[in-house]
Amino acid sequence: MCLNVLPRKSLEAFHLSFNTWPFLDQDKIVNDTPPEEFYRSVVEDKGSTFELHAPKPRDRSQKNNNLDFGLPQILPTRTLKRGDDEMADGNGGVECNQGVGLAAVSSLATVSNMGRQPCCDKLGVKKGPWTAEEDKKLINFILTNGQCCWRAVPKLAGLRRCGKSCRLRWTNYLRPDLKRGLLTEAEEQLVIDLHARLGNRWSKIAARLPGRTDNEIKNHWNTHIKKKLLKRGIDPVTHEPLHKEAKPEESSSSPDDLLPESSNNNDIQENDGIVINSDDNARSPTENSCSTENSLLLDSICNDEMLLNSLWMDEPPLADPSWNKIIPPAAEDTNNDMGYPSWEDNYTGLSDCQDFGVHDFGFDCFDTIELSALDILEMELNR
DNA sequence: AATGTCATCAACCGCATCGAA
DNA sequence: GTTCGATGCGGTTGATGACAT
Repeated sequence: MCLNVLPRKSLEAFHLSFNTWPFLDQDKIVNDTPPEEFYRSVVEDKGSTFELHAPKPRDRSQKNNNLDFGLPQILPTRTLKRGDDEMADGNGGVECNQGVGLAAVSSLATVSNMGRQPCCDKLGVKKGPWTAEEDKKLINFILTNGQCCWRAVPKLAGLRRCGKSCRLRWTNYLRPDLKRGLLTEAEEQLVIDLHARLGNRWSKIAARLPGRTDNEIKNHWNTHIKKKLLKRGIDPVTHEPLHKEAKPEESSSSPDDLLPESSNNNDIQENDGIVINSDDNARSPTENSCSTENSLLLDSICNDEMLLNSLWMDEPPLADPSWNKIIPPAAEDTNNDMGYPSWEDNYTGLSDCQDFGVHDFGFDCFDTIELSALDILEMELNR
């Protein structure tokens, strides 16, 4: 592995985000080590492979434990259980080409040559949980070569996986900018509010929660938030009270009303109020006080018509000088106290040099202003 | 201790979308 | 304008651990 393959910015990103990878030896975190040296110590000295260490198994008894360990609390126990290193060559997965069905499909496709080709050659393609060894290979490959076309990744990285599976594994688990652990209460509330506006557009929602994936949010919604809302007497689909007659003061608003087609800023504010208030009505005083700040922060973004439109559409908002009031310089990034560039900066460097797909990092619809706004939002929520 | 049930979440599947030819 | 491959997205599945009986 050649160090100069990587631009300095990506080295810095690697250095900064190192502790988000669950399976690397935490003893190697040396904040004072320059990125190049650090990278060498972790990657190069291991003969172009990462030194992987199995994490502690996830402790399900600590369901609401959101302590920030640096180490994740949610670990893929099936993939990275202690001892998985020994079964490094894929004993843990299910072979896709087992059984008659797929073989038949595959041969059919070969013979008839009709219809779309499968996204990958099904023969010999492995399915099921990823092993530590596979993770190693994928990380190594992407850090060395960046993200080229996913279809080519498995072949080039020496993986018996389809490209789709590689992309998912990277974006949902291995990506270095991912946060670990359960969603905080603040994040949860943000998800609820965003869901009220965007519906099941998980990728859009995830884009507003840096470090969280759509899959993670979707799962959290289905397993936790839905139940919480139902307990509060709120329909998780419409975000309205389940028994409207019980809350006559609530004005009705369909989810469609929340669309930003309305160019009236006041309409949007009203809708925001409805969503948040209906939620708050069923919430305990403690929760209310906790969420008030969130709501204000969310409103400060969502009441801005341009920004809200950009939430709904895929277009980034145009720069508006008035936003400067709520958007201090990005240098205040809390993760940035070492003076390194933000991940976004790093990412820009990566994409410049290595043909990374922006979308795969979840920043596709971000521009600098939005990112700054989100940094602030996140800082406030974490406070 | 053994068995059944539930909760969780990583991974898969299939459709949608986009862009290049 | 059409076709086709690559990728993204959202719904669903299934393996696993925790908990209940």
